[in-house]
Order: sequence, then C-alpha cells, then structure tokens
Amino acid sequence: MSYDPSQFPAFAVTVDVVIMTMSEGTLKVLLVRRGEAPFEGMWAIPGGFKRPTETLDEAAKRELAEETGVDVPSLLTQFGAYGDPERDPRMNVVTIAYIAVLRDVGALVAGTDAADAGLVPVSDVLKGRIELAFDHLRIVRDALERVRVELELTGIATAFVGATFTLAELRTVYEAVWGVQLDAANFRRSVVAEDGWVIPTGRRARPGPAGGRPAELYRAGRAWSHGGPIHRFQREERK
Amino acid sequence: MSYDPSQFPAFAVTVDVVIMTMSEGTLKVLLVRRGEAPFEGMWAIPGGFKRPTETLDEAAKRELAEETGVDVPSLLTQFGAYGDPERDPRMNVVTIAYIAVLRDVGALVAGTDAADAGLVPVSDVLKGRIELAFDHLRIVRDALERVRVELELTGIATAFVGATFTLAELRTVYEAVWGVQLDAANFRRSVVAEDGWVIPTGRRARPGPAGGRPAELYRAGRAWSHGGPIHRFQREERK
DNA sequence: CCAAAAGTGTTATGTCTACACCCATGA
DNA sequence: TCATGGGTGTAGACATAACACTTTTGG
Repeated sequence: MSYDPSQFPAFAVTVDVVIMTMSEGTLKVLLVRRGEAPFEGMWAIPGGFKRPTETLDEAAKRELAEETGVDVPSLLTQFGAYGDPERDPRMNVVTIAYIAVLRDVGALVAGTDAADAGLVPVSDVLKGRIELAFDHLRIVRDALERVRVELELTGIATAFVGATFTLAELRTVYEAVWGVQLDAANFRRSVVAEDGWVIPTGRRARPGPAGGRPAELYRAGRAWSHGGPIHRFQREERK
Repeated sequence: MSYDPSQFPAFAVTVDVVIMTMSEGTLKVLLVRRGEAPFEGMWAIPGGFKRPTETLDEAAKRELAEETGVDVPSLLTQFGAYGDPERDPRMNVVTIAYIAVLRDVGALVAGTDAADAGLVPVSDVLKGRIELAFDHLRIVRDALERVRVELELTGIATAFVGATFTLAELRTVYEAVWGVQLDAANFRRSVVAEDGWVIPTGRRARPGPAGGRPAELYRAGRAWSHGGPIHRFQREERK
C-alpha cells in the first residue's frame, strides 16, 4: 500500500487475436509476418494497440476486422493476459489475448498481402517448426488449450463450420482439435440427442466423388447451457 | 495498421484479486473499504498497480500477500481482463483479475484493520445487498462463474479446506459453490473412486457436540488430469 | 438406549462404446 | 453391382441416483 497511485507506471496495452479455422481437415492459425523491428520478418499472431476510447472487446473486434475483413466473428473470446516485463524488448507491454474462430477460409487473407499472412497448422507452431515472435508461442499454446476446453463445454464447434454443415464436418472439428478419432455413429447420437442444438434443414449434401449416401445438412441451434453434447475424456484414443 | 506504435497510448495497469473462502458453510469474498476517492468508503476487491519489473502473476501474489499475509496461496488464477474506458473515472485503467482461494479464515484480515476489510457472503454481493466500487460487481460475478467451472474440472475444491479434511467438509464446498445438495453417500463414492485424489490419513475427526460417528480425515492427493471426481450438471437440485 | 452423523450395500435406471447391419449414392 | 460413406440397432460394460441399512460416537 506504500505505492503512490498518482505516480502510476505507464504501460502500453495491446490486444492480440489467435484466429483459428479448419482447413483440409486440420486446425490452422492465422499468422502475419512482422514488417518492422523487433522480430522483423518473423511470424506473429495479429494484434495492435488498444485505443483509449474503446473497450478491450472492441479493440479485439477491430483488430480481427483489420486482419481478415470479418466484422461479425462467429466467436471472439478473451482468454488471457500477458505482461512479463521482458516480453517486448522495446517497452513494457501488457497484451490481452483473444481467440477468434472462423469458418470462411477463402476470404481470410484478403485484407493483407498473401506474402504477409498465412494459415499455418497449429501443430507446426506447437512443434516449433514455425518460430513465433515475442511470447506468441505460449499464447497460441494457451489458446489451443482453451479451445479444447470450450469445445467440451460450449457450442464453439459450430463456429468452425459453415451456416449449414454435415455431422461428418462437425465431427472433424472435434477430431482435429482434440486429436482423437470418434465413432461416427455414437457422435451422431450424442449430438442429435442434445435437444435443439443442431437442427436438420431437410436438405442434403452432395456425396463426394467416390459416392456414398448423401449426408443430411444441419444448421446450428441455440447454444446449450449444460455443457456440450459430447465429452472429451473417457473416450479412448483409437489408432 | 495506420496507427503509430511509437506514439502508443499510455494506460495504468492494475491487478485485482477476488479472494474466496468458505466460512460458516457459505462462500465468502474478501472486500476492503476504499480509503480514498473515487468511491471513497465503498467496498471493493483488493488490488493495486502492477510494477514494471514484475510479471502479472507476481503482482497478484504480492497484492494477495499485502492484503492477507498469505504468501503461499492455495490457488491463484488469472481469469479476466477489464478495460472499459470509463471503468475508472480518473484515468484509463486496464485491470487483470485473479481468483485466490484460501482456507485459513482466522488470519485472513490480519494484514489490515478489521474495519477496513471483511469477509462477506458472495450471495450478498450478487444480490446487490452490498454495492461495490468500479466494475467490481461484474468481476466478482465472473470470478464465481469461473470457480464453478474449475470446481468441476480441477482439484480446486481442496484449496477451500484445510491440510486435512473430512469428506463432509469437502462436500460442503461443492454444495456452497454450486448451490446444490449432494447425496453424502454418492459423493463419497465419486471422490474416493477417483484414484489418488484424496488420501486417507488414518486419523479421525472429532464428532460434533451432538455425537455421530467420527469422520475419517483425508489429505489432498495429486490434482487429477481428467476432470474432477464429480460433475455439476445432471444432478438435481434438491430442496 | 436414543439421536446423530459416517460410511456401506443394493438396485433400478441411464449412458457409453463397439460393432454389426442397413441405406443411398457415384461410377 | 460394387465401393463408399451416411445412418440405425443393439448388447455388454459402466456410471449414477436414490435410499435402506450398518457403524460409531455423544448424551
């Protein structure tokens, strides 16, 4: 309490957004290449300074829109704050980290030059195959863990897929994020049993080139309140 | 991206700690009475400015120690950041909020004057019977929700009780935080079945004044990795 | 002996997993 | 008609809730 509030130390406050999406059956994260020091030329998660007139959530929304052109995100959740003194060599920066989950992969990198932004498999980042600026590796790691938990507790899974989707697409989300194989039959039962979560549209998807019965198309219902329809653990990892 | 990083806006960064404990069978939160403007004389959760040389976690630990004298907290978790422009009338303050769970009630208010600090039922705060400074009501609300989730997913429950405890004590934690009644027999089975979570000490607690079979004393084992031993939903609320 | 609280047994019910099987489509 | 993937049925394993019952204490 022997600390004078009127002489408070000044910090820069930034908002960083871990933007995740599914593409080619794997979980990807949007990275941008830094155009200036420090860490010039390195990959980083997008972010920027919070403005004094906006809330943290507004800042995150603004950053997301600037990077991707998406201004109605499926999901934008704050999940952590990072303030180690040496995390930015220039000055004292506290950053508030958000997760955004997107479904539309095509228009994603539209906002910036293709050379300056890219979708990278999350596993490549975690394995260190792609090195990130600042403490962004830690932030991505924490973001993934948060998504894994949210997947079990909330309706976040539908944020990864389109407005209508097959249950196979939805299942792929769980499998990619959790790194497990799920029995298609049991997955269907779990999801459909949760009343009102996925709603059949009556339409059907076209089968793939190899044929197969056309899958029913669903749309997302209300987010449920009692946890998600399917649970992460006590499910074996199959080979 | 049309924002000059060298002219970044300066913020004050504080760390606020929601300190929770069980006393008299109900969940309590530690509040301090503000000694200065703004909100002078009002209740608030303890907190203070982050110093440039410390991490956020260190700042939270320092604040906790200053308020309670406890320097080895059972649990100290960051759960949110708050940065609305008008949340502090003096200036732009971004605060990082932590939850601390304590077990020792007796020595809690030792650090400060008894008139300046007090344990109040969380329910009184939520119902608005006690008005808090700043946006601290929102912070306490978010903290409780976080504790409810953590209770299901982690070993946080043992942070509320002493080094050794009876299963009835532990059950009271779940009942108070979730606001439910749990069957003592089934609770016991759930907790004991989770291998290695609670470890019998061989000793027994003294029965209450009305008699009763003495309860076995347990100590906390390792925190488990597959979620807690007991689950929140699909459990009815009994009267 | 009685009340009270801890701890155990039991049973009906529900849920999950694994896998067999049927269905609808492209080639 | 065959391969492919969607969708259904089902039996065994397992988990849960409710509650009766036994045990151990204080008065």
